[in-house]
Amino acid sequence: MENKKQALIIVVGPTASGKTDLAVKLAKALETEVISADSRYFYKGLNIGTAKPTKSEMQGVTHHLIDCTTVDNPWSLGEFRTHALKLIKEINSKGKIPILVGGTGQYIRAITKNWNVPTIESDEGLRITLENWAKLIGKKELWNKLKIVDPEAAKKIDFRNLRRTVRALEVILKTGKRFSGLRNFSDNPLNSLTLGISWPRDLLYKRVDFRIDQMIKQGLVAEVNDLVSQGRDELLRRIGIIGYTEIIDYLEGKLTLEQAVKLIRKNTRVFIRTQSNWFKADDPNIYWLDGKDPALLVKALDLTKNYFANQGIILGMP
RNA sequence: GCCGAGUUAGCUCAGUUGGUAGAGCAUGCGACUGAAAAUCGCAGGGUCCACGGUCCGAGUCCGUGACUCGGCA
Repeated sequence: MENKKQALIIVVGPTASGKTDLAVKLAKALETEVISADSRYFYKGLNIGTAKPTKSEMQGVTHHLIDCTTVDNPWSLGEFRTHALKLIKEINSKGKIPILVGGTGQYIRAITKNWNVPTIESDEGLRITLENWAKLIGKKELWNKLKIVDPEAAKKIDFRNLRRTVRALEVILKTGKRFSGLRNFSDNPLNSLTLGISWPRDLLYKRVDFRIDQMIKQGLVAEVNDLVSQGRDELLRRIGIIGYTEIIDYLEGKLTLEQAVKLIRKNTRVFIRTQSNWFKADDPNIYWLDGKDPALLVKALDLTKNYFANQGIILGMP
């Protein structure tokens, strides 16, 4: 690696767009490794419902940051960032450019915008206390408390967004420092190429509906049942994972299976829309590729080789 | 054929004693310095089945027709 900057290939796109497949094929062609930027692939035991790539789908390509923890010990963005940066460095030092692939926009941005993340562990007890306090005095009042101790942070947080108010207060109470003071970011410190996979919405929705039916056939209910019987249902609910909370409701008799599946479809569609806020069609830093294009892989490979060749970096075998 | 109920947004439906229409879902857009598959905000969209009548004014009242769903033959 001649270039002193760390180099990285990034693959983004909404759920069910074919990121995993493209990343594996790119990795094989370029003889490199994959780093997952998917916040739900971290957890052991969440396989079917998260559409985690299987061993055979990985086709022998080394994948990092998959099954690296359990729901009892949720990873934060900070932990992801620390590990991802370390892996990028390691793989670069082997003369390879890793492929960062995932649908968690915030995580991708934390890498490309070099967010500096304070490593403050979450405190579930404190969070619950703050949430209960908000129930008593109201979201707005809790936000007003934040405004007193950290007006800068309050200014950037919608008072209706309780979750962010709670997080800001949590950080302040745990560190004694202002939340707003712990924030900083910089320009992209990496030499990175971002590939995006795009689909017309209606087609993507059809792919998602099909995939959800497949998940049910592959035994999503049994997978969730296992987690529930291990007493993990409350943890799963607090993390909030599409496909799991709905099936828990089914197992608890709050929904029929049909209602649960319908709700999974709905929630996945909403997810696709909010996901698109992180990967926009007019983002000049993303090279968008048509997901339906049979030549997707060839085009992605050409783009990648050309991009790095312009900087004197030759990828793959001649 | 007769009797009843209905026809309003893409879907399911509200709509007061007549004053040119609302909700939920869906759809689209957006925020987000870190719990993010989370949390939250905004918007577009209607020949009110058709035609005629009454009225200053009809989604609303009257008539005729079309279609849908029940019940009876």
